[in-house]
Parts: sequence; structure tokens; C-alpha cells
Amino acid sequence: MAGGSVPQKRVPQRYDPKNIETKWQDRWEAAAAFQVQDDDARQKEYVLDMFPYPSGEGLHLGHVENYTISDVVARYGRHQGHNVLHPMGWDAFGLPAEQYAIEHQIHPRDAVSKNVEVFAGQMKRLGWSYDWSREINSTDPDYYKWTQWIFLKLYDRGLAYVAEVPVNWCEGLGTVLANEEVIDGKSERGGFPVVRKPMRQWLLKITEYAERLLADLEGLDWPEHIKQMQREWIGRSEGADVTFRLGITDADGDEFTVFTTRPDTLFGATFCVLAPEHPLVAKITTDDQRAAVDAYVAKTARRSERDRMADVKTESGVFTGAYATNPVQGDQIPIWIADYVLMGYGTGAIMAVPGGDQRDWEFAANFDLPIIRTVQPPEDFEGEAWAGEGLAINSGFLDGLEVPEAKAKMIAWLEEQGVGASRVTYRLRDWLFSRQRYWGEPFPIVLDADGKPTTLPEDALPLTLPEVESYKPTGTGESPLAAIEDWVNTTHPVTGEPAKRETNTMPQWAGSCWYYLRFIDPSNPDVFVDAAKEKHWMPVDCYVGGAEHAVLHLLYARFWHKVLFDIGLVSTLEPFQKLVNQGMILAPSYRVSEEDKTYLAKDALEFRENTAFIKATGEPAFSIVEKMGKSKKNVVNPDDIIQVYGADTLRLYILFMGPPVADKLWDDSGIQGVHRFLNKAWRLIMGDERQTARARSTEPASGDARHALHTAIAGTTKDMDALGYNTAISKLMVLLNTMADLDPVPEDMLDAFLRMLAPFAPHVVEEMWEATGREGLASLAAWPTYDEEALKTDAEEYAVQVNGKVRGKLVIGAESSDEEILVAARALENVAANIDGKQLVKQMVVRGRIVVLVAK
RNA sequence: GCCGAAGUGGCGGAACUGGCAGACGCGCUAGGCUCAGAACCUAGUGGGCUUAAACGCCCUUGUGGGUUCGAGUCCCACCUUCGGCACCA
Repeated sequence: MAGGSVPQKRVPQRYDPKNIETKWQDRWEAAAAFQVQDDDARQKEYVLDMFPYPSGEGLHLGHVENYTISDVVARYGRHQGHNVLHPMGWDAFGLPAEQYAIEHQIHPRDAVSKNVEVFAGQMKRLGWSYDWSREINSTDPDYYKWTQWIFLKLYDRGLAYVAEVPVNWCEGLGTVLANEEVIDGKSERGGFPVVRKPMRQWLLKITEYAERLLADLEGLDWPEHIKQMQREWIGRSEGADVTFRLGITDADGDEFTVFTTRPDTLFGATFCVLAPEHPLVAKITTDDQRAAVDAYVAKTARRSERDRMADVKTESGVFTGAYATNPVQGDQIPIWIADYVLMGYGTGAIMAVPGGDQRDWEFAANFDLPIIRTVQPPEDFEGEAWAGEGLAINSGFLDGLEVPEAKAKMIAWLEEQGVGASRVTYRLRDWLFSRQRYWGEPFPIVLDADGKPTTLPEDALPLTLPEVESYKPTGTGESPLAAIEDWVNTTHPVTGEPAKRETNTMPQWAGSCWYYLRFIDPSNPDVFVDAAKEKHWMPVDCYVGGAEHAVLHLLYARFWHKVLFDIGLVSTLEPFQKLVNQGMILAPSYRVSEEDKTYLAKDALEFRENTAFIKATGEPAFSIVEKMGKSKKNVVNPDDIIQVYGADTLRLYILFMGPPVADKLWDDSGIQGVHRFLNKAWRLIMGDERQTARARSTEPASGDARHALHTAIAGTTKDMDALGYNTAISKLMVLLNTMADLDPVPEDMLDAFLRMLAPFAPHVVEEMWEATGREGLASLAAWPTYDEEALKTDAEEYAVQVNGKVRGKLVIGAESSDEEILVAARALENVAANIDGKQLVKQMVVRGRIVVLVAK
């Protein structure tokens, strides 16, 4: 259409998403269509997205998938008459903004607000139905005031503490990372090497909540594999502590404790192993072993924890020269150190039972240490260590007992002798909560002259970030804040003495631990969330996001929520009742060859006969399917798709590609299909420049059309409830194909079609809704209902099986009895031929499906 | 190594509690429309045998076994891919 021309009335236009989409986005905004009221009497529904980090790249297809799924959930909820809270905000603290700021010499705040603008614009263009009046930003002082406030609550309950801990020091980022952020010995962001180094850090006692975090998973409507990942991460194990006293060289009664899940095997403990960092190591090492031990300890310190653990093959360790007394039979057993024992897990010491643990077996074999079996392996067992069930042997008072009984008896003995006790341990470690960076929430903490922390009073919040010259980490492990004397030097809130502020900042996870609560009451200046509103809206009914947050964010947020619950500030035990994980979007990437990892962009390639050739050389390119990434040059920008096809098509396609939970391979060729579908609907209802709209009849659909309509409503509704959007869309395609064969089209079919298409392609539906004279917004219209009666048909088709093979088809009245069906089935020519001369040993009818005949 | 998920046409995928495998879409083929193309419409489209054609028959859901009248679906073993964890005591 030429610019400036006045749209002529009654002349049908072809489907042009561009104009339609902005028109309706503006109308929704003007009508505040998706703004939600707290005092609405309708059933509440809280549909939440994992809020994005607003990167400079803009939205990627993963976001599009995530937020389209939740948008359809939210819109479907509205169609069902629910009062739907569907908010959006920005998780904008964190490393990338800071690194971008360092590179481009701009304040991270400015980088963030620029990116937010880009993101918000893209989100609006996709037609996602957010209540923008509730937008929040984790870097806004009015927001992080409450993040700091919650930290004070944690501190007051003794859940935050300072400790000198060996941490993952990343030279490249100039900061310390949580274990969870370290991947393969490198930083998750940036990929810099990470080494271990002791440092003063803040930690949160998430371990105190381990049991509840584990137990409360049971009641959640989450994907089982995500629950399983959290269980593994928490890593509960039951066993016993056993105390070993030093023997032979022991002068002053030193002892150490090991944790074991198999106290029943204590008679087979032929040596002990300490972590090289264990505090006892220096003390117990004998003079003739000292050189070897010192060398080994030094070597270990240079290795990162990941590195140590990843190295499964190498058996390494050194004898300390010291011996411990096995408490159960008094044997003197050697004490070794080895880097496979970690100071951070359990007690940093183990008792080794080579007869029952393959790892210990190999260590014993390698260093020629004794091996004693304490559990009788099965007769045909040919392996080395036996870790399975069996009767105790070589174990004194345990002999002849099964493993569980032997465990119980040994624990009782240990407790009686005062050398051990039953204990539960967790793999989960306390959460390392401080970062040496600028772009994070400052701790509301002041340190006195001795470095002892005191909290700021609540009325001093928010403690805002000061302006700095440079956002660069100092590289010494201190944050850039440490360089700002005006800010650092303050007075002690209690004594009034000169004091210093804590210069660490909180990790990015902090803001995302409670944001779902702030959406409920986003601008309350007095409390972090109004209690009545919290009670009304919580818990989140549907939380949609990627599996990459399965253990980090989701565990941290659950932890904070439980603390808030204990204080009485929230009303539910868990924040997220239902969790939906969308799959990853994958795309083919192209490289010069398998060895040469130079990635090629699509315009450097030529596609012939399903093979990509490199334009420059004519050689075939090497192609693999992998996660989309800028470095892999296989990123698809949603804006490009919207430009060509419109947002409705993109929304529809990303859902049509497959079930939400499955990983999906991006391939633009399929997008034509859903675009044609929308075009076809448009031509039928609106007409275009060469054909007029199909006539419509006010007569309700009848006969086959009625059956098709009600089947479509029933099927689509079922799919919507199960998040089966790909099949829901296919059912709408079937319904449209049915309508296309009807002239005129019954009005009730068209009406139901529009209502059901609305959550997927809201813009074009609004346009057709309005053009067909319907009242109000299609986005707020009621979901269609179906009539059970109409799902029935007069005649049913049966496949007739003889001995498991289909031998005929039978169409028969739905009212027929089983006996009548069997008679008719046996009479079918091909069926009769197959049962002729044989005896029917089984005959049955599966109503509406199949007739089963078994003949011998 | 351990844990989890998944292997179905040329492609993405569908198939309720075991009951007609391949819905829907892409692609492809033929025809229509067109000056031509795009768009659109119609028909066909897993493989094989038989047939003038229809009918009919056989094979087919990663591989090999098993249970069953009947298996993509349940059981056992194995292979491959993806994701997560990893000397965890």
C-alpha cells in the first residue's frame, strides 16, 4: 500500500501483519488490557517468566520460545476468565553489563537502560501480554533496597557469615566465582581459568535448609528430571562419623573424624586418607616423609578443585608416616594424603575400605596396602571391590549380618564407645554470596576497626552504589568500591566510631531470589510486599524458564523463600508451584571442516542438494547442530522473522515446531507452513484483493460440520491444558481446512476458531474479530465450550483384526451391540477368508476402535 | 564412570490407559490458474511384491531378544545422540 493513501472501506486487503500488529499493540496498551487488579474476584493465576538479563544482543530465539509459551499460558488463563498476573522485569546486575561498561567506558546503569529499551521494544512487537505497570529492575535502588533488607533478615537469623574460605579465584575476571559458576575449571562467563585461593567471603547457610529443600520437592508440580537434579545437587547421604585416634607417633592425643556411608565395613578399613589441606597434615607428618608430603601439598594447591576431581585416571598420594588406630579392632593403619579427598566435602578425611570400594581398591593395589573383604560377594563375582549386598565377614561381632543390620549394629557400637555417631551429610555447600565487583547490591554492612561486621539500620536503606571512576576489579580481590574513600569511610551505626563499609557486592542471584514477590506489589515504599497481596497471589502458578537454572537460581530462590516463610513474611512454603522447562533451540552451524573450527555465516555459504558449500572455495562445509550462539554464527534474530512474516507467524511457528519441553531444531523453511495457515484464515474471513470473504451463515453448524467443530474444541482445549501447543495448532489447522470446504461457513465455527486461535496469533485475530463485528477485545473473550453429545457420531469405523493383523474395515451404526458388530465383522469377505476352517478362540470389541478375532 | 532425557518417512513432528503407525506442517511430484513468475487451488507422496487398476499380501518406529490375540508404547540386553554430575567416602 502506498504511503499516505487512505484505506478504502470495503475493499478487502491482503494479510499485512505489519500494520495490524502495531495497531493492536497500541490498542492493548491504550485499553490497559493486561493490567491486573488485586481486588478482582475472579480466580487468580500467576504466570511468571524467568526474567531476562538484558544483554546488548537483544532477544534471542530462546527468549522468544520461553516468553511465547508463558504468554499463551497467560492468554489462555484470561480466556478462561481468570485474573492473570503476567509481569516482566529485568535482572540487570551482573558481569556482562560491567564488562561492557569497562570496554565502552560507559556507566553500567546507562548500558542497562539502553538494553532494556531494546528488549522492551522487541517484547512489545511480539505481542506478549505483560502488565507493564508492574515492570521492575533489580538494579533500581527502590528494588535493591529490599534485596538488602532481606539480607539483613538472613543476617539476623545467623544465616549469613564471614569466613576465610578457599574459593575459586578467577584471574581473568579478577573475581571469585561460586562453584556453581565454574565449568570445567573455567569461569562460566568468559571461560577464564579458575584456581583455588583462600579469601575472606560472605556465605549464606543454605546447608541449614538442605533437608527441607529436599523434602519439599515432593509436593511440587515440576518436571521429574529437574527435581532429580536438585536432589543430586543437595546430595543427602546417611552414615556415621567415626573418630580415629592417632597411633604410634601420637604424643598428645590428636584425632580426626571421617564420615562414611558404610560404617559396617569398618573392620576392613586398612588405611585412612586426608585431604592435603587437612589441618592435621603438617602436624602428624614424620620427618622422613615431610619432604614428600610438602611437595605433594604444594602441587595440589596449584590445581583447581575441578581439575582434581576431573582427573579420574591418576592414582596419586603420599604416606604421612603417621598411623591411626582403627577403633573397632585396634589395628594401626597408615594415614595417607591424596588430592581426591576434598577438604570442602564431609570432614576432609576418609577411611579407606579397599574390599568394598573400587576407588580404594585401586589406591591400595597401587601403593601395596592391605585389602580385607568385609562383605561376602556372590559366588560368581569376579571383580575386585564388592560394594553390594551380602553377609558380613572378617568383621568380628558383625559377622553373618546383612548390610543394613550390620550398619545399625556398628553405629550403636560406635555411639556406645563414644567414638562415633550416626550422621546425615549433604553434598550441598554453603552459598558463597560475595563478589568483588562494582555492579551488584552493596552489603548493608559496616566493619569496625577489628573488621567485625555490624548491620546498617533499616532506615539507612537503600545503601546505594557510589559513582566510581573505573569499574575494573582491582585485581587484588577487592572490589572497585574499595577505592572510593568517601564511601568506604563511615561511622559505626552503634558506637559512632570511624568504621569502614563492606566493599563486596552481592552476586547476580540475589535479585532474582525474590523478584516474584515484588511483582505482586512493585512500588510499595513501606514493605517489600504487602502481606494481603502476597497471600492473594502466591504461589506462582506457572513458572516458565530454561533448564540451565535447574539447580542454581531455583535452589537459591527456594532457600530465600523458606527463610522468609520462617520469619512469617510469606504465606507459602514454596514459591513456584508449577515449573515448565522449555527445550533448547538448536540450529545448524557451519565450519570450514571438522578440524578447522572457523565458523561460517550463512551468506558465506551456498546450498545445493541439501549440502552447504563454501562460496569462496567451493568445498563442502562441515555442519553440526548445536546450541545457538553468536560465536557459532548460527543466531537467528527474531526481528528479521517479524520483518518478513510478522509476530503472529513467529509465535505460531515456534510453538508448532514441537512440544515446549523438547529441544527444537530451528529451520526457517517450515515457517512458510504456519504463515500460509494465517493467510488462509485471512482470505476465508476477510478476503483479499482478488477474492471476497467467504459467505457466513447464522445457522449453527450441523451434521459433520458440527461434529468437526466440537471435536476441534474438545481436542484443542485438552491440548491447551497439557501445554501441547504443537498439536493444538494442528487441530486449528484441521478446523480451518474443514471450514474452507464449507460455503457458507457457519458463524459458530468461525467464532470458535477465532477464540481458539487468539492466544497464539492475537493480532490477526483481533483484526478479524473487529472486522466481523464482534464486541470488545478478542484477547479477553471467553474460551469456547463444546457439547459432549456432538462428539458422538452416527456410524463408527472399526478395524477388524484376525490374529493381530488388520483384515478388514467395518463401518457400523454407533448404536450397534458388541454381538452385532462381531457378526458384521466375521461376515467381511477378507475376514471370513482368514478365519475360514479355524476355530475362533477369542472375540472382542474395543468400542469405537477395533474388533479382535483370534482363530486357531 | 554415574544420573537424566531421547532415537518414528527426505525433514519438524503425531499416536489417550498396549488396539488401523505416520495427524498437522515442510519438502517433493503431477495438474490447474498465469504472458511468465510469485501467490493460490486440486491430486499424490514410507519401502517392496502382485495387479490393467482397485482389491490383496509382506516389511517398517535405533539393534537383538521377550511378554501378548495385538508392542512406537510393557520387560531384558545392547548401540547412538543430547543434557547434567563426577575420585562424594
